[in-house]
Amino acid sequence: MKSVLDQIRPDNDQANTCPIRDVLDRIGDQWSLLVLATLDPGVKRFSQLEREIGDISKQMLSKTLRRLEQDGFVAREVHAEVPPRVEYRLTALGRSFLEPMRGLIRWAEANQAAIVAARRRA
Amino acid sequence: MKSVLDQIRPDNDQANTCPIRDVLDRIGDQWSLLVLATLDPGVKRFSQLEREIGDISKQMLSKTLRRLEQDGFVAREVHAEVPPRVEYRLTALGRSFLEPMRGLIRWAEANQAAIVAARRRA
DNA sequence: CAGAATCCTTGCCGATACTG
DNA sequence: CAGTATCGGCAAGGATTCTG
Repeated sequence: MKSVLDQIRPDNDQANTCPIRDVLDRIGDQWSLLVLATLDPGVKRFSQLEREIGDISKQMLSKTLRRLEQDGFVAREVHAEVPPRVEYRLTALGRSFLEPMRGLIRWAEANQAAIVAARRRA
Repeated sequence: MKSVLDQIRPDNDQANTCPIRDVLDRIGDQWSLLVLATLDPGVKRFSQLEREIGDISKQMLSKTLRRLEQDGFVAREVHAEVPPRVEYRLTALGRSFLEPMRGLIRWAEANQAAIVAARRRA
């Protein structure tokens, strides 16, 4: 069985970036995962995302969405109307990503108490 | 089935932090996951970690280790010798965390090509 | 060897204002 | 409504130095 390490090291070879670090860099930021999760139930408009997330700025929401779109996690659909309406939805890739995430989420829920306890001990 | 959203929103209630965001904030940084992975095979000394990771600075390795220790992912053992020898190893909590991570790693490996392709299209 | 302390650069990100 | 453009504060993190 391959160790976790082999798959995470940044420079196994020179120019090829590590897939996991690549993915984590997208997901590890402050908002990406939250946006993906907010889109999980279905289609949402820009301002709807803004409202539901609450504490995200327009700029970060915009940037986050564009990067998620670029990476193929989210699809963007512009309706030629006035006022403009833009809808966002998860792609198949985006939905498939949330699958393994649920495992991590379950772990986090199950073990947060242990982490908080450890933190308090220290 | 609970949606992913319910478990990720930062403010379901007032003062309680979201477990997933809490965990991701630890793991999402530049080094934590890499350090955990490097410790996966077994016990390692400080300079050994430094060498194996390669592009981490002393300061960041130290900070990362202390935080991982605080949160109960890593155990630190000091041997009273000259020169000093300090060993780090994963705790049970740390090892258990790597379990769900493997799912994410597998996903990243399986789908990085799709992400790169999407990126190139954009 | 294992780290703590210091300095300094970089870029993330929030707030705000502006546009089609 | 759905963004982009600009400014600025602040914190992450690299390089280096110092110590037990």
